[in-house]
Amino acid sequence: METLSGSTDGTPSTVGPRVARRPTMKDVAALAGVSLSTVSRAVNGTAVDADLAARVHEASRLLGYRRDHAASTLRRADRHSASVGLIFDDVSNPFSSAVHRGFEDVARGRGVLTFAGSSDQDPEREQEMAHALFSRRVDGLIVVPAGPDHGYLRREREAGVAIVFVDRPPSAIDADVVLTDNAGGTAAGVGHLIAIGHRRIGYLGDRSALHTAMARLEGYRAALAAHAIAYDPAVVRLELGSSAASRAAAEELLELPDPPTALFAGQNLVTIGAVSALRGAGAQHRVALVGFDDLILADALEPGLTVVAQDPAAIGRAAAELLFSRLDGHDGALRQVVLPTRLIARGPGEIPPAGSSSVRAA
Amino acid sequence: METLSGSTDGTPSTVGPRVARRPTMKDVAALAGVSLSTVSRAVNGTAVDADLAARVHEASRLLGYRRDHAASTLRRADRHSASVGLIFDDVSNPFSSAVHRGFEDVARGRGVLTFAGSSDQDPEREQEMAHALFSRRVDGLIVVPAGPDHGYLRREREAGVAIVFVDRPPSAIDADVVLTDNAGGTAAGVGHLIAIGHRRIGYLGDRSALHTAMARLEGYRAALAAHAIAYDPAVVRLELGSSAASRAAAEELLELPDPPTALFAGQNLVTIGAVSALRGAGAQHRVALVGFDDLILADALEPGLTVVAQDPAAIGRAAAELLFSRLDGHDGALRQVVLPTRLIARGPGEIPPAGSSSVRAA
DNA sequence: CTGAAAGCGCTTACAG
DNA sequence: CTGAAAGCGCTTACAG
Repeated sequence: METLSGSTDGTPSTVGPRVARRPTMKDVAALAGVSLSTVSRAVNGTAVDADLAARVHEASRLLGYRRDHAASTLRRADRHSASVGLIFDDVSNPFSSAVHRGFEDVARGRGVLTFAGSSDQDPEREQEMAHALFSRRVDGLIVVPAGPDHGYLRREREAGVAIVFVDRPPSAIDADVVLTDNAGGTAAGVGHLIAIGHRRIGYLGDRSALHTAMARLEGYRAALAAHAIAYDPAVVRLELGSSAASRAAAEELLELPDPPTALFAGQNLVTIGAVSALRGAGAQHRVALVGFDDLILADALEPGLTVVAQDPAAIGRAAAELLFSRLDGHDGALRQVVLPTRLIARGPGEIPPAGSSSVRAA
Repeated sequence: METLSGSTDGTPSTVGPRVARRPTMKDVAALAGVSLSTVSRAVNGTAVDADLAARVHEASRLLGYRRDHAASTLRRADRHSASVGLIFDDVSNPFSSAVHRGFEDVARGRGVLTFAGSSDQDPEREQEMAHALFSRRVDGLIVVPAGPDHGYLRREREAGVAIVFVDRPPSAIDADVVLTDNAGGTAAGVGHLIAIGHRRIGYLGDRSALHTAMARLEGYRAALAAHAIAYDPAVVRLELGSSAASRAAAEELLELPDPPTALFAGQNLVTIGAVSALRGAGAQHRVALVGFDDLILADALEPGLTVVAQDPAAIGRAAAELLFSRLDGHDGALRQVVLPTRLIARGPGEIPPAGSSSVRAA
C-alpha cells in the first residue's frame, strides 16, 4: 500500500489530509492500459477479453477503485439506484424497526440499500421526507402513512417509483398495501375473554384517527355481537395516545359502579398503561387483560400477559416482495396483503370473572 | 394538472403506465424561457433577477420538477451527497433503533438522509455494507464495529468520508468514537447490591469477544475489589449469547451449594434469561437482580427490575455531532465521548441477602 | 445578472 | 471484442 501522508507505519495519529482524490474509471483505464469503455465492461461483467479483464481487475484492486453508483445510475438505461426509502412513524419503535429488518432481509439479496426515517405521524414531515428520498432517486418507497392525502405520491409513481403502504391503507391514492388483520385479531382476543366467561369487557383504544385503532374497535364490537353481548360505551375509552392516558382511563373503568371483569388494550403503549393501572389497584389477579401487540417480558409478568401478536418482520418482507415485483415489471392490479395475528395465551386471559367457576365452554 | 393517462378523474384504477419521464432542469428552462444556468441558480438560491426567478419557480411547480440530487452531487465542488450510512448489529434491536433515532434528529436539521443496515455481527457482512454505502458516496458512516480489523475504512476516510464508531471501539484504525461507561455503570450496579448487604453476587455476561462485555466484567471486579470481596469464578458465567443460555446459567448458579444472594446481568437478553430463571425457581423475591440496559415493562415486574440504563438516543446524537463536525472541517485530534449510565432502582436491588436485617450502610 | 460551454463519473450506441 | 464519442442531469468557471 502506498503511504499517502508520508508516515511509515500506516497509522497516522490524526485523521490526516482530506484531499486524497478517489480513483475513477479513467485512472483504472490508464493503469491497465485500456480504454474507459473496456473498464466499464469489465467492471460490469460484460463480455471482455480475459487478459484485459484481468488487467482491469488488478489495476482496480491496486488503486482501491470503487465504482460511483450514482454516476452509473445517471447514465444507465434502467435508472435504478438500488436504494429504497422507508418512512415510519418512528424508526425507534419496535414495530417499525422489526418491519425495517424484514424489509432489509429481502432487499439485501438484491443489493438494495435502505434509507429509513421518522415522520412522527406529521403529514408535512412525511411529505418532506418523501421528497428528499425522491430527490435521491430511490427506486421505491415503503410508507406507514400519516395524514389524509397521499395524492402527492402519484407523480413519482408515474415516473416509475414503486410505492407500498404498510400498516394503514393510504388515502386519495390506490397502491399496494400490507396490513395486519386488526379486526380479526381483536375479535379473537376478545373472543378468548368471552370463552372463559367474561361478559363485561372494557376496551382501551388508541387515537381514532388511526385506521388500525378503528379496525380493532370494530373487531371488539364484532366479537361482542357474535355472542349477543350488548356494546356498552361506558366501558370503552378511546383516544389514548400514551401509556399515561391509558393508565388513567383504566383506573376510571375499575372505579365504575359496575366495573368490567376484563380489559382489552388496543395497542402497545395502551397495554403498558393498563398493566400499570391493574397493578396500582392490586387488581391484576382479579381483572383479566389481553393486549394487542406482544411485548418483551410479557411472559415474565405475574400473571403473564396474553396478547394478540402481529408479525412485523413478516410485514416488512411482504412489503418488500410487493415492491420488488413492481420493479421487476409486474403490472397487474393493486394488491392488498392482510397478515394474520396470533393469540399468545399466557395467563391473564385465563382469569375468569369473579364468582364464576371453571367456565370452559361459555 | 395535466392528465397524463387520459383518465379524467385523476385516480386511475391500475398503477398505470410507467413511462412518464421526470421533468429535468432543461424542461423547466424551456417552459420558463430562460437558460439552464439560470434555472440552476434559481433552484439553488444564487443571485438571480426576481422576475426570472419567479418564472423559474412557477415553471418548476407546474412541471412538478424535483432536482436530481445525485446529478447535482456529481458536479458540485463539495461533493456532498447529504446522506450518511449507519451499520448496526441489527437494526431491529432496541439499542440500535434508539441510536438511529438520535442520529436522525440531528441529521434532519441538515437535510441529511440516513441509510441503516444490519451486520449481524458478521465482519464480512459489515464490510460488504460499508462498501455498498461508499459506492453511494455517503458523506459519513456510523459503525457499531464487528470483527477485528477496520483498516479497510482508512482509504475512504482519506477520501473525505467521516467515520464514527459507536458502542465499541474500532481496531486497527483510529477514529472518533462514542461509548457508554460500561465499567462505571456496572460498578455502580454491583455497588448498589453491595450497599444493601450482598457479598456473594453472581455475574452473567455476554460473549467475551465483545468489548462491552469485557468492560462490564471489569466493572464487576472493580466493585468487588473496592469492597474487599474476593472474585469467585464459580459464580461467574460468560459467553451467554441468548436469553436461553442465560437462563440455564442462572439456574446453575442458583443450584450451587453456596448460591449467590444476588445476580448482575450484563446485557438485555441476559437479563431476560435471568428474570425467567428466578421466576422458574420461585426465587425472584429472595435473590436480587440488577441488569445492564433498561427494558420495557421492567417496572411492571414483581418485584420491579433495577437496571443500569444507557441512553442510546444520546449516543446517536453524540455520534452525529462528531460526524458533522468533521464534515464541517474540524480537523483536530481524535475524540472519544463516553456517556454516563443511570441506575434506576426499582425494587429487586433492594432485596437484602437472606438473614440480614435492614442493612442500609453495609 | 445572464448564457454558452465544459465537465463530474459513468454507460452505451456506433463504427471498426 | 475494442475504442472514440455522445450524453445522463446537473454545476460552475468563463465571457459578456
